[in-house]
Amino acid sequence: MSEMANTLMDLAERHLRAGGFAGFSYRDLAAEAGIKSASVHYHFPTKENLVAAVLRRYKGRVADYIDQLAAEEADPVRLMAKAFGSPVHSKDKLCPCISLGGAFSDLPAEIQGEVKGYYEMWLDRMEQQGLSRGKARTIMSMLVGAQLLALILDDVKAYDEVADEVVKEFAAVAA
Amino acid sequence: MSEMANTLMDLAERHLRAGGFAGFSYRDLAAEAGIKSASVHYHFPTKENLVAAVLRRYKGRVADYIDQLAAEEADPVRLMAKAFGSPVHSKDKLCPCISLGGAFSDLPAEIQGEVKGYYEMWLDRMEQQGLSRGKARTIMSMLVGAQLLALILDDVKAYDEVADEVVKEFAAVAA
DNA sequence: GTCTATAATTTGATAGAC
DNA sequence: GTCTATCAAATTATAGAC
Repeated sequence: MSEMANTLMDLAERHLRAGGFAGFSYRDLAAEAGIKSASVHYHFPTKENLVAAVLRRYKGRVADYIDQLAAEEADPVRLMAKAFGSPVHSKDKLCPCISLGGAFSDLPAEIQGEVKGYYEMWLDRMEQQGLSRGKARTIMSMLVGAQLLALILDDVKAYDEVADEVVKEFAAVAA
Repeated sequence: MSEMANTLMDLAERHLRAGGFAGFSYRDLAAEAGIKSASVHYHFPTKENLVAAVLRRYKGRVADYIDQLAAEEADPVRLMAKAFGSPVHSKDKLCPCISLGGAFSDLPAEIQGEVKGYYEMWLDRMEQQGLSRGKARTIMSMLVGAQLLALILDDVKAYDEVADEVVKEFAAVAA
């Protein structure tokens, strides 16, 4: 993976988190990377390719982060509360799978698959950590909704309060 | 409000729920309504006007529905669990304020205000029903997230299970 | 790998006839 | 109120030179 390809993915990810699939153009990326839009097509033939690549990279990163946390945090509920919110605190930015989710039904099939795959990765990992799939889904709902509402209501700490509530209500042993 | 204006708002709302602000064009609406796109501009000068009008109408409808339910359902938690999920069961459709939320940061300011206003209306109403604002926000997070995940994971009953969980965990008296 | 140039399409919006 | 006609801009994408 070339350095420019990585730069373009970084830029695309930032836009995805703010405006979803329709929230940026190849010309936007090109201008920000200091090249021309035709050169972006050299690295990623289509926008669908690019976004799918960004999501695969993102999923891999989060999966690695989960594995890393799992080594020190035995309780999957605390793990979720901690790891799922990490995108929030870069302010104004959603998890790309939440911003894309808003227009899910109109998304290209490959992108839909990547978004769905991200949440399934979470459920699989948490099940593997001993959490029931139903509980994991309930907690994930809470954290997804909290991330979206924190942005809309312009209140980052609202996310943290919900994350605390998650631990209080669902963790095996209270704080 | 003319009949055509209402038809256009119906069509726009359907598109908004599937693809957000960028999920449809004036030509799409025109074709579906059997008129030309220039005529759509007669009813709604700009797309921003149209979407803002759709959201105002939507908020009013939901507010009325809340008031109606409040007459029979004293427990605000049960009320939320019941009313917030109503858009889900028309399958493939999100609450428009969720689908728009995905691209929130890139939305025109007026639309951002309408989306934010919708959630504040909910919080205000629930506070008025005796629920603390913090609890209402936690529950709303859960229901928002559940609605999004039900669509992405293609599992409508997953929403109902989370809604049941909401009642179990937060309602004053268990079912 | 990056460029210029351009194709083909779509978009939101306006002017003016009827 | 709806139409035809059109504009100006933006979009994804490709061909071919360097």
